Amino acid sequence: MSARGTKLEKYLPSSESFDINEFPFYWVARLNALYSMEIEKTLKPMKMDISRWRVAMLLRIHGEMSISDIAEHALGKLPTITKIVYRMKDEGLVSVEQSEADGRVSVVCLTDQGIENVELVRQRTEGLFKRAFQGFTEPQIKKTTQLLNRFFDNLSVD
Amino acid sequence: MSARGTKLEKYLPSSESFDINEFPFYWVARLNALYSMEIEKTLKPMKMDISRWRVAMLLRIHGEMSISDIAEHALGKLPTITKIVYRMKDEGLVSVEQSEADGRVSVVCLTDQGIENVELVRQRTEGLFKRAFQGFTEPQIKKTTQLLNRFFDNLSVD
DNA sequence: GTAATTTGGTTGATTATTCAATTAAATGTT
DNA sequence: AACATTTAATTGAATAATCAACCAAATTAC
Repeated sequence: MSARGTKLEKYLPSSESFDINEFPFYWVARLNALYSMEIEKTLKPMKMDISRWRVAMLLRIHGEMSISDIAEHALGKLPTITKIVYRMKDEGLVSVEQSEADGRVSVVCLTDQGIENVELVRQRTEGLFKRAFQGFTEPQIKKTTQLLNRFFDNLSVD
Repeated sequence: MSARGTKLEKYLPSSESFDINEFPFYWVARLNALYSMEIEKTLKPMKMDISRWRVAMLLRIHGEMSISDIAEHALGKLPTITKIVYRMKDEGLVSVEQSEADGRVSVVCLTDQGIENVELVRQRTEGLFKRAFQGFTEPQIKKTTQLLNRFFDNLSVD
């Protein structure tokens, strides 16, 4: 086995020397879970959850999106996103309309109430984010997203 | 506002200069989702899913655990973990017994079949992990877990 | 121009997660 | 020792996510 292979062996769950505490994906999962739980604490009093919030944030940034655009960015299954969107529609947070250009696509857009809602969540979560970034320098944060991106790209190649 | 505050502003969703593509938690969520989807592809043919697998991996490492031990490590809600464990028990993957030392706790343990199953999954996911770590050096992986750990700690302080 | 295929989305049935309430054992208090 | 509190786990009801099957519009092939 190559020198590189030997060194990296402990990161393979099938290896004898595997150590879960050194395993990046264990921490990705844990961090994501903790982050989600903290966000939900903030969202709960306003009858929101993290699924809705992710959709709302994407719409705030991109203006209007099709259901599959949202599914792609939020990495969710199509039926899941469809149902979240229609839940949000029932709650008055988004509008859903058939596209003029392509009769198959549903164009989703935040309503005024939806925009208002996003701003409110943003304000209320600010403290949480400041806490999360405590002690980090700008290059360190950049480095983090860069490393995560590389893992993401590696897993993206089919 | 402080010099640090100004530099880090673009990482706050409430800020004008916020850029979601630079936002670490967006990538944590995306990477976790992509990773989960890829793992599930492998697990599906053997009637497993990522929840069961996480529990199985933890048990493989720790030997035996209480339900709340599992909940803590997997960062899941107690009722959720309880139900996953009993699902796995019905499938013959784990045993559940009342603790001798403390009558409240349920001690969960992999069965022989459960152990066999974990080994099989480990083999089948090996390629996926090799792909994920493609192009990474050992220090880079270490750096990744270290950075994720710091975010985790920041969010852990209640 | 018609048939076949692909793409985008929706729906119903199934499965999983979460909340709220409950039980039971252990610990603490007086 | 009796009572209150905390901890560990479980259950039923409600909510959400996923799979499979489906429909309809658009694109491609012939």
